[in-house]
Amino acid sequence: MNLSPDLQSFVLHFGEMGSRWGINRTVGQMYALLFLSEDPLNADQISETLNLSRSNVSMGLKELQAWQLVKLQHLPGDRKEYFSTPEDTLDIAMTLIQERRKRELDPTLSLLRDTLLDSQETPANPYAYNRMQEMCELMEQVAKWSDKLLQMDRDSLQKVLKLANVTQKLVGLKANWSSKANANS
Amino acid sequence: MNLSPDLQSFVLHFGEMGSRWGINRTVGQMYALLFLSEDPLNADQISETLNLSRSNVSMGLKELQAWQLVKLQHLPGDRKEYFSTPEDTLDIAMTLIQERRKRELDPTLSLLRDTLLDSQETPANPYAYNRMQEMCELMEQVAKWSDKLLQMDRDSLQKVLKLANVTQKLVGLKANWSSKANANS
DNA sequence: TTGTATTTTCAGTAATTACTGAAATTATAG
DNA sequence: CTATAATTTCAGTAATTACTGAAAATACAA
Repeated sequence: MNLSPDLQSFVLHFGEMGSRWGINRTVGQMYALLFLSEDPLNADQISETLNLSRSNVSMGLKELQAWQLVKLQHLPGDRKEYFSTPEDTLDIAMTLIQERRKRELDPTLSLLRDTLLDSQETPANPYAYNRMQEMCELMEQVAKWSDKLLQMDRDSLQKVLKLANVTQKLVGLKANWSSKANANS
Repeated sequence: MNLSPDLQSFVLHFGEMGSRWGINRTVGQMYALLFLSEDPLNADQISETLNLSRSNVSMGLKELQAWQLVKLQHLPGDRKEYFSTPEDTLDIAMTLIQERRKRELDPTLSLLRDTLLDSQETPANPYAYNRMQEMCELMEQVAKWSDKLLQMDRDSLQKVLKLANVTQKLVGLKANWSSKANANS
């Protein structure tokens, strides 16, 4: 299969960005290719189009599956495995949030909780423990936020995104309403 | 300088997480150490505490400065450079959002805009271009969202975070309010 | 079953990234 | 200025990560 220059550069760009996104170059390319492809692709097609070894494609697809970023399907009358990305880009974004939270937030949150629990009484280094406490609280809040996001249905999400500018006004309202309860910090 | 077991494991954990966060192990450790330290530290102290070469610390501090995650200061009567992290964890979180957006979103957004602009008329592969269009729109919305976040003052941010559970209700309200205007898509 | 198509594993190697020590540069006190 | 303290640079090396091809495992049609 052959890619037009525009698609080619999109695929290559995703490859380069891959490392920043926590996947490697070839996995990034593979994802981009699948994202742009109307029809599901099998490993050989990917391997051929991107000039990657078949085994590399196999490993890359495993990783994309671990990220839940691609789905596997079989085409009637063909025993090869075919892969595709969700049609709805919002779904993709939600998966990304979920998976990145799992990889980038949860392990640290878990360590912090354990550390802070095990040291209930006044610790040797109050400053450091207070610091960890603050980080823990912030991460808990972010985690709670992302839980809420992930629970939302598609339409609510669309609205949260589209009405970003409104949020600020709503927060302003809230500020008036709860200004007395927040005189601490 | 010597770290207690808890602080030690926090520092080591940050080191391991570093690679997932787009920094390397030693930079992660350096950041953790600075985060937990009440007083600013100089490069020699970091180097000694973490058993890293002085040159490695120098490079690491440069990277942390590029991320705007540490600030440099001089102590009176000492010509060494001292580094510390912001006291407010919310500030830190905002910086992180800003810097990650710059590194992980903006380059792709820019490529997509250019590609889509250069191909105004109906392209050879309508599906792929439509796909890019969708990704571009989503990324624009996320970018706009993060702009709004970054413009907010500290207190509003606190509220946005703390009232995550309320947001859903507000969206529900919005849904009623604008349900007729959103019959598209 | 058996044979064949397909995928996966994995040891070896290539490529990339991280780290170090020595030398060069910069900053500043005297 | 000069001397010294401090930081940075960078070439060389170490460590890690990515990739390949061959062999093993799996899936499935006949």
